[in-house]
Amino acid sequence: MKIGELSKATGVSIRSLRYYEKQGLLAADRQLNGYREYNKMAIEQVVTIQFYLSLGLSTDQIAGFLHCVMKNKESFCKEILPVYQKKLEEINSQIDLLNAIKSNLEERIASILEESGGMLQ
Amino acid sequence: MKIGELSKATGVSIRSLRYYEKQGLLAADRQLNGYREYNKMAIEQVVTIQFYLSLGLSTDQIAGFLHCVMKNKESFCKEILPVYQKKLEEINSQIDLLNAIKSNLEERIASILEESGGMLQ
DNA sequence: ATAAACCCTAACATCAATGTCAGGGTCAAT
DNA sequence: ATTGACCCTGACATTGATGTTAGGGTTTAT
Repeated sequence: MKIGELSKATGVSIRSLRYYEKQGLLAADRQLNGYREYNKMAIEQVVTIQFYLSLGLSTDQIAGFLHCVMKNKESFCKEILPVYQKKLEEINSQIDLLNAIKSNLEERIASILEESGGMLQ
Repeated sequence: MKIGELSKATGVSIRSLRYYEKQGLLAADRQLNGYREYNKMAIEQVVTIQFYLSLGLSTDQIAGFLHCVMKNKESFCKEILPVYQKKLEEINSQIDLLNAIKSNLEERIASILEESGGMLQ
């Protein structure tokens, strides 16, 4: 499978596939002409990469356990739990911050709507 | 007041003060030698800029209403309400996304802890 | 053999506020 | 007059996944 086919099969841009390779996430054989040649497992692997990226993990973090999770259940890969836990803490911090900002915005919006009363057309 | 004094008075770096000027947020007179000269209102203005930045607004957005809010109550500045409302929508989207990721992470963490059971030391 | 559709590498661009460095004036106190 | 502490502008760096372009080789079908 050439890179264009893998791109179409996964919906991931050629640019991103090459980037994943450089980040050590996705290996490819080379044909004699230099073209990348992917086996059919590559599709599943790219989908997996995209999934972990959608959890907000970095390519660096994913590289730390991808090889393991492609061959085993997650619970078998001891590297993954601390990554998940660290990410969960980050997410919680971010949610807290966003909620604080949200409250602040809501208060200020309410205040504006009250004070301007009927003045707004 | 020179830029170093303003920086110390507000805790904002000199670099940032110059950046705010370039973004049209903070004006300064110039002494004959080219040094920036700030009046005492600048301190309040920088604090105000920092506050709006902490709400996640961009310098561009802040520039759209800062002049007004430095002289009036927020409710007087009609430019500010749509900015707040747009930002609130963004924040809500981000919170929703983070909550979805959080649920996903929590499920996967729970699953790992269950399945590995007593296997982890 | 030529054109369209592929593939390759390398490199710059994105976003946005801030850090940092280079190269060079200015001012104050000794 | 020299030193240290200021100030100036301009420009590159940061972050990280992805877009885009340039310049060039390959393959396939006509």
